[in-house]
Amino acid sequence: MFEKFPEHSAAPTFQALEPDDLVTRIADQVVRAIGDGRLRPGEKVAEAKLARELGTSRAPAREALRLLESQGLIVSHPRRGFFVHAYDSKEMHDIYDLREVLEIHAARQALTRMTEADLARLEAQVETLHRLGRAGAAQEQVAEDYAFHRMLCELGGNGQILRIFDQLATQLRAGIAIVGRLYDDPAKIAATHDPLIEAIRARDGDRLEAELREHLEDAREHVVALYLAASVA
Amino acid sequence: MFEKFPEHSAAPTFQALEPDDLVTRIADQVVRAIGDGRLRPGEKVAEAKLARELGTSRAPAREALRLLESQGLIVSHPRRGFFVHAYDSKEMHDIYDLREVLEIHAARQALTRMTEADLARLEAQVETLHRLGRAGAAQEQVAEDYAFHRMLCELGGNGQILRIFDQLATQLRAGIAIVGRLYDDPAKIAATHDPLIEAIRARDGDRLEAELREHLEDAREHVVALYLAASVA
DNA sequence: GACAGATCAACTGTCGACAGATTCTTTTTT
DNA sequence: AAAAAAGAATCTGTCGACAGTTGATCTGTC
Repeated sequence: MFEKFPEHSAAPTFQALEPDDLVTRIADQVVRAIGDGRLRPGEKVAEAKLARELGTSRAPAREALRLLESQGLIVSHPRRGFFVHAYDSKEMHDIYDLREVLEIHAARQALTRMTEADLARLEAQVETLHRLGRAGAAQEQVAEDYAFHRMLCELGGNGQILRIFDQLATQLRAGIAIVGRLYDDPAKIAATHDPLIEAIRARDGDRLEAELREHLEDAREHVVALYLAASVA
Repeated sequence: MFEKFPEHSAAPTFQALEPDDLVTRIADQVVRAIGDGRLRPGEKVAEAKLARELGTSRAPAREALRLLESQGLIVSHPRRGFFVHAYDSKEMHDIYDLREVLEIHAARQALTRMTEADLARLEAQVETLHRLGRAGAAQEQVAEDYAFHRMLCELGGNGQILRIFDQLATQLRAGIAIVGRLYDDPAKIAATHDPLIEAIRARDGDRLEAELREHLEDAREHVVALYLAASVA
């Protein structure tokens, strides 16, 4: 196993995987690696090396990278390879602008289609956020926070918007992980979801839009500032 | 970031051939085949067969199909292969809803950033539409129509929105080709762009939004109705 | 000591191959 | 004749290989 790695090669960044449905898991590994800093923005991700370290062939590795490219997290230059997308300030803002437009639209649509059961699910989700906040479980909270917003998009009923949201989420997931400090105060994060639930419960579209906009602007500021700080460091 | 041609420099006479052109060209062939009916919605597109017919190996064929999948035109089922996405009425509406949200947002942004030169380019583009309309060149007009709307998105300045627009465009391109009859009256199509230009010239965001909404609703109705008719037939 | 060119290892784009899965066809059973 | 079973053909997921590039390193020059 190890004789495959010549003396001079760097320590492997990745852990080996077992076959079948490799692409998704490879992509996941890469996202994770970007999230926890093993891969830094702008860094090259050679498919050959990636495959070698994961113990697969290049085909699924390449496919995984293309998948992430389609989601914007990776960029490729023909014959030069794949690189972790190094977002600049403007690009981060673009992502959040887009997210705002999509999520607000979806949320307003959701208001008109939502059942009591849907509302209950949303409320339960926010309750989960509070619970994790009290427990100080920042990482789990990130995942559940994402789940809440995705649920909102899903209730909007537009499959294409959900599709795009998921693409953005991949980019955001990596970005947020990079700036893990964003979730300094998990309890507070949970609390920022309460006004959203109230506006939804009141079925007040304008209020929901305003609250959501504020909520997302907050997130945007934190993520952009911290991401750029982390990039420079 | 990719190198872009400076905004105001003349368009190059020849488009540089990317070294890994195979994938793009294969994808293009597939889009075209869907557009002109050689591949019908729901039909299987076997990568092995595709590669064989195009005289390439499976690797680039598979990559092209994955590319189209990321744009929503193709769907895949693990171990079963790739299929032409058979849009139902709701999905068509979803696409147009999304397009409306994105394009209106981009257009409003564009108003605040646009230079006189940009406006002139838009006007020239509409003039081109009229010219092609008078000439009855429906196919070219489709392309230039798309170019106009893309330009609008580009002027909005949000790279992510442009990225998504391009994804949608692939789906629309196939859909519109399928319902080629949409462009029955090219002269009329060109004329529907005039109110947009006027609103832009007046820098009137609300008016632009209203006109754009109407413009897109029109397009939506035609495309949805004709696409479904073509699907059943 | 900086720099243009030569040298070389590593990588990308593409290909053909193989095992196991899936679909299509034919045969058998009820 | 419809349903079930068996068999043949085709396809997908994955792999390793090769040629031509690219980026890095080394070399010799001004």
